[in-house]
Amino acid sequence: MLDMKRIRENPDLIRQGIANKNEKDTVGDILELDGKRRAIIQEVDALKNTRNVVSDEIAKLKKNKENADDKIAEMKVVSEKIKGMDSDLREIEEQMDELLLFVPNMVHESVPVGKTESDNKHIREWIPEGIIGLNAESDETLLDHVALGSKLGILDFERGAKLSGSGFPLYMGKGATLERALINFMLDLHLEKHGYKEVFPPFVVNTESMRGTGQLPKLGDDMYRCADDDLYLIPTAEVPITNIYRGETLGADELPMYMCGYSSCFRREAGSYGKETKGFLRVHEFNKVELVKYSMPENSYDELEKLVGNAEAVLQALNIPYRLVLLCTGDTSFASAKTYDLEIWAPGEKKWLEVSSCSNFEDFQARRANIRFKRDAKSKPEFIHTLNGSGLATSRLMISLLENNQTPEGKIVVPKPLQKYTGFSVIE
RNA sequence: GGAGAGGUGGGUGAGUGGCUGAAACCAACGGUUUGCUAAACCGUCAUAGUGCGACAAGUGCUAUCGAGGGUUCGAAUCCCUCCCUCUCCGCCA
Repeated sequence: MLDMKRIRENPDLIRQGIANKNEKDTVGDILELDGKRRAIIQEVDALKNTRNVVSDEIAKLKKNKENADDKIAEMKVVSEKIKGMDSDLREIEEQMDELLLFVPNMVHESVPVGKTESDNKHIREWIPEGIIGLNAESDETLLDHVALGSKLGILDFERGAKLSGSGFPLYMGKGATLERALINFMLDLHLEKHGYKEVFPPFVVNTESMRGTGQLPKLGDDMYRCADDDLYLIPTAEVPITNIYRGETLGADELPMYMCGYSSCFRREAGSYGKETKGFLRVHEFNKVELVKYSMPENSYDELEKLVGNAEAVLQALNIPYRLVLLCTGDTSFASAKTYDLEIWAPGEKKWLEVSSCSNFEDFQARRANIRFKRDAKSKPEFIHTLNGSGLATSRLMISLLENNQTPEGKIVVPKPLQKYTGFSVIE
């Protein structure tokens, strides 16, 4: 949600920002409603003032046992008028909110302008030595994760589909253990090395929470909804974790706040069938360790860089080749002001796969969710900046992990840091 | 699922139709006092919208006592609907 004042004062900048994100421009309509709204407010406030003043006079007259019938009759009319105008006002405000909720966040000046992912900016890559499959373009003996998973009996996509439908992975045996190990490894890394506080959130949230982080109203179709209870399955732990302090005012000493939590993530992604549906590439349910930060406004971009570094640390520890990409305006999500994607190399797919998306939302989510802080006891509350990033999503990570760590015989070597979590070093 | 209780400012908690945006206390902040601390005393102490003003300082008005509607000249206070929290019972991991 953008500040109305900001739209009123810089309409052209906002228009440009909307265009850069390929979103619908409603600035004209918003400004018109804003004008109407303010005109009504001025008029109705004056009437309310009259009503309040005269009502006081009536009270005094009655106290002195004098007649107040004239004034009462007069105010009866005024009250009716107020009632009508208040209802007009409410209608206009609803229309405005409807439009404002669909205005995307403005991007940071460092974000490259562009339409599609081809305009994204490559920042850096990290490719460890001695990784097999890095030249996989020429290596036809490499197996992809689906083949590996089924050969080793650790992934069973067919039976997962039997249970729930396609896109609901089933891990078996050492595959299940490896998944659990990954989650624990990542959590421990962020808690012990990066200073995050652990959170274990609910996986189902209400509409207020979804609105707070910006999933609603725009992305409702992409989520699983429990209609009877008006609850949603979370698409990411970002939603519950960012909303923890919704509607609250924090002290400056509580910032920055680093929170880290595991959750299952549920995505309907209506309409995406047929694209990259193989194995783990695109699934309806996956596991993710999420990093969330609350920051002071002036520090949020430093915090973003650190956040990206925290996500990279996972990949480096696991020896997985990756590259870091800065998304262009057109590829940056609705609520984000700046987003980096981490993409890991999957030799079996011969593709770079997005495994983490790290964003600074500035005050966009904080405004929707009303999360503020006070610099000190006397100062006015300000909106915090919120950030989040995957740290990381295991399904995509698992693809790369399996494919990069396969031996010529088709075994999987478990990366060293995971072994204390798995209890085994090879899957065969 | 059944029965009951309750939702007031940062907290506790008064307040059943008219100077109540809201007592009191606590916390917080500023100050006086003090060798330091404590205590005591004085003061300040909500948020949002909107107007005037320089998108300042400041100042006026309006709204807000869970949410929405209703009654009334006037509602924290009366009526209706909804939401939430708590307690007890049942069921259940």
